[in-house]
Amino acid sequence: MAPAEADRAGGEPLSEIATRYLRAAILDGRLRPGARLRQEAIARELGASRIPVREALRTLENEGLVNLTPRSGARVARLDYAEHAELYRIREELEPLALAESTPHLSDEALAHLRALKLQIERSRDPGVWLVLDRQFHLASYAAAPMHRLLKMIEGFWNTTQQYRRVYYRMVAAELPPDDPALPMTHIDHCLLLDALERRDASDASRMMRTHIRRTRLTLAASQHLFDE
Amino acid sequence: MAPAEADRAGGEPLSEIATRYLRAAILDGRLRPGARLRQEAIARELGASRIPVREALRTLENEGLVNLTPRSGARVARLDYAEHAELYRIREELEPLALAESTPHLSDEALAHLRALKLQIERSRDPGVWLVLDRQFHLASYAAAPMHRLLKMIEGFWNTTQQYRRVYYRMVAAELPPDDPALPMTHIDHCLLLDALERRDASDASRMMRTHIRRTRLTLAASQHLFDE
DNA sequence: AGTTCGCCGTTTGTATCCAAAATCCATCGT
DNA sequence: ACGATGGATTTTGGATACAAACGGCGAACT
Repeated sequence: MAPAEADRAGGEPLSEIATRYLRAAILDGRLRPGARLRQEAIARELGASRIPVREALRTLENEGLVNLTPRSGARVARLDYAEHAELYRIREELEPLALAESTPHLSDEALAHLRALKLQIERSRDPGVWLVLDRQFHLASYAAAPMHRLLKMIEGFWNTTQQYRRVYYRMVAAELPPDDPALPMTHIDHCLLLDALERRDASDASRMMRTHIRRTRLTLAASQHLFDE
Repeated sequence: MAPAEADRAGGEPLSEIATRYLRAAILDGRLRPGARLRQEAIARELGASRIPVREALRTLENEGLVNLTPRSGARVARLDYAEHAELYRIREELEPLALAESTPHLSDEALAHLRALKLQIERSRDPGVWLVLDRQFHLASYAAAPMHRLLKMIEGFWNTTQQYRRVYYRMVAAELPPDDPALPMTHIDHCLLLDALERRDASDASRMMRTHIRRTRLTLAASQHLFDE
């Protein structure tokens, strides 16, 4: 009944548990964009009072996952196309930087992990799994960069744009399984990226990353009509 | 006794008033980096309870102005040199983008305002005023960019790096008033920037902005020892 | 004398309670 | 039939109250 009750052991503040609980629910799609978040309901689900929930909502608002209107309530953030394009444009500047700074620090184990992830990604056909793995792959490729703020920001971008990727890849997987160029193209990008990383060629990897994100952004622009609802 | 009591009229949530109150106190230096923020004390200053204060602290934590340790308390964020360098590196990627996107949308009134600010900046000798004006100048130059998230992020960077600029310019103004190259160099950068904006040359302005920030970053690196305390 | 243990005051985290604003629904009017 | 309007209900914002954890100080021990 209280899904996060087990976590209560660690003396961790309820507000952080609530934050993780809600963030997970938003990211894996249980809470749809636009869905209203009633404090009392969430508090009951967690077996807590509204106070920690309110703080969680505020945290998530700052992360961009929730929109909080002063006396009206909280809703799962729904980004229109322009906002998504903006985020992709920002990512286009920051993720190449993260990758360039990460490349020289990537350990052999990290590279092996990336290779393993790439294989898993190519095999997986389930959109949900694909999403999780692709995210892991890219974030892992940045993780060695000694820029904690940058890494946190980038993770935030992946979170707020997750709904977009979900819609997009669900559609891709459902309607045009083997002959859509987007997915194979992504696989090629992954290969090139991994190759550059193994050669420790930071500027090459960085350039490819920029291209990869730009291509994705333009692909999204082409299917813009699908997201406006 | 309650400094923000007048604002209570607008039906604005106390938590937002508390946020603004604390943010202003941190930015103008009344609250020094590392200073402990006791919820009850702040609540008393505002004539409110701790609840809105807690939410304000959480917001400011996400903005990077406050460090919040779960059962220990909140402190004004103190960034070490590496973190500042990281933020400048990020700014180096994002502010040229903001400027490039802003340039074509700058109205004639906005340009006139920028010219006026530039003159004021060159005249002013008080470090506090200089800081405020320089900030206004740059943020105003970005303001026309149709990228709200980006603009908010950039404002956040200026906020979290404010303590650095304060220390730096106070020192410059106090110890080497007329013969330090940094300030005249900044003025030249402003001139070039304004010129590019008036020519509506986005890529030129963008390039200059990158150079401007990079130069600042390297200048800071040279006086790194001053900030380690 | 220095270090460690334990107690006490302080501060945080959370629950409960109250007032005010917003939402929703039914009613009324056109 | 459709839209506006009013009140009842829900829901949020905030205050107060209480329990638990942290931090500092003194005392005892090595």
